Amino acid sequence: MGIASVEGLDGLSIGRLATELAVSKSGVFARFGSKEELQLATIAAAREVFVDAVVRPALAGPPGLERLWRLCSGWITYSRDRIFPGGCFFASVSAEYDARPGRVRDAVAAALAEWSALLRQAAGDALQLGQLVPAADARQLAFELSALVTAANAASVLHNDDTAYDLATTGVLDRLRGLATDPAALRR
Amino acid sequence: MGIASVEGLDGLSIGRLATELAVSKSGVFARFGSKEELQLATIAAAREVFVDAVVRPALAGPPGLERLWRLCSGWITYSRDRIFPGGCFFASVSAEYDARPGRVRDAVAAALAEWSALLRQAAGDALQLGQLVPAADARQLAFELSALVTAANAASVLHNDDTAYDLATTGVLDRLRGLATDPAALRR
DNA sequence: AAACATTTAGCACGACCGTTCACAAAGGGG
DNA sequence: CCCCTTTGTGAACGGTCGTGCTAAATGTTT
Repeated sequence: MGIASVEGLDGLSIGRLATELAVSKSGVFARFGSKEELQLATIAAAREVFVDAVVRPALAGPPGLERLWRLCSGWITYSRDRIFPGGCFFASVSAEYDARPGRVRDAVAAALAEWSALLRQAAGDALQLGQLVPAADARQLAFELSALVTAANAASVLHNDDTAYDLATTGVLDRLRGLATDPAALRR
Repeated sequence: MGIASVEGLDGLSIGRLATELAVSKSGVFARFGSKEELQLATIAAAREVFVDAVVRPALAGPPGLERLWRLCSGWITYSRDRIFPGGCFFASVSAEYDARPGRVRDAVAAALAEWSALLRQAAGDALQLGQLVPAADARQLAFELSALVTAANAASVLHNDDTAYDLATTGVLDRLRGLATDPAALRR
């Protein structure tokens, strides 16, 4: 996962992985059966890491607005803490495989779709709970929040500039407070 | 540029390029001297294409709010029209190289920084011209606009879903109208 | 202890990579 | 017309890649 988040899922070669793990190349290969299978296993493992780092802590909070906020701030922390050395694993590999057909791309797209659905669900809950003004659009809100945190990850990794996380946090809070029926309920 | 936007700057191999151009491998190599030089030339060429497609049309309009809006809507058109087959060239290659040191990464980072500065400049002009409320923050606004259009590109390429462009357009207009002193002045 | 299944190592293969080198067309300036 | 720089070709190099094949090691079951 670490290698793939920096060099991409293509740069994650079986030979290099074997060297880094101090085992034989065939040993790594036999475990997975093919490079594609190794890539899929890497994606599945990264999904687990992401769920542990971002999703599970957010689900510990109550549904609705607070969970939505926790998802965003948890994601920012996950990116800033470099759980993966190359920043968000899925930001890296989705840009790498988004335009090539195949099972790898499908797996990445499915993981990203899960995340989008989770955000949209949280926004929808907040709406239904009356925590957001009725004019709010859950899909639109989820899209904008995801855009903000993803942009912060990209800017931070590319320019070594952590202030992007502050911009993203400001943006997220502006969006949420702008649509919340009780803006004061949101504290960082 | 087409190959790199789909397969990445690493996938842009000299041999493949030679085959696709029906020339010899050494012929391609001799033109550039090294693979890194080929990558840098590709980035420079893509920058030109981007300037022609997005920047120059926007600079044709008056500075300030209208130019800011033209930059955003022009970028969305540039992505949706698939000027590069893999979506925005710089979105692809910046994710590929953002975590690896070297001249390629530096060139990509410089190009992206140019774009950010351009957006920020346009926002700052709008502020100074009194087209935005004084409370507006040019840097914050530019960050959010760029985040929205970039997210639309990513979602569209990964999920073959063009509705992301509508979400981005809505978000951009919401941001601009929310801060404009004369919101009615903005028409799509 | 014997029989078995699983995991790992070692080696070889064909393919492609970036790079080098020697050499053949080709075109402009003396 | 000859020279010389440019531009392109073809073959070859060492290296890495993914992938088979064969054997040795390891561990589990009887």
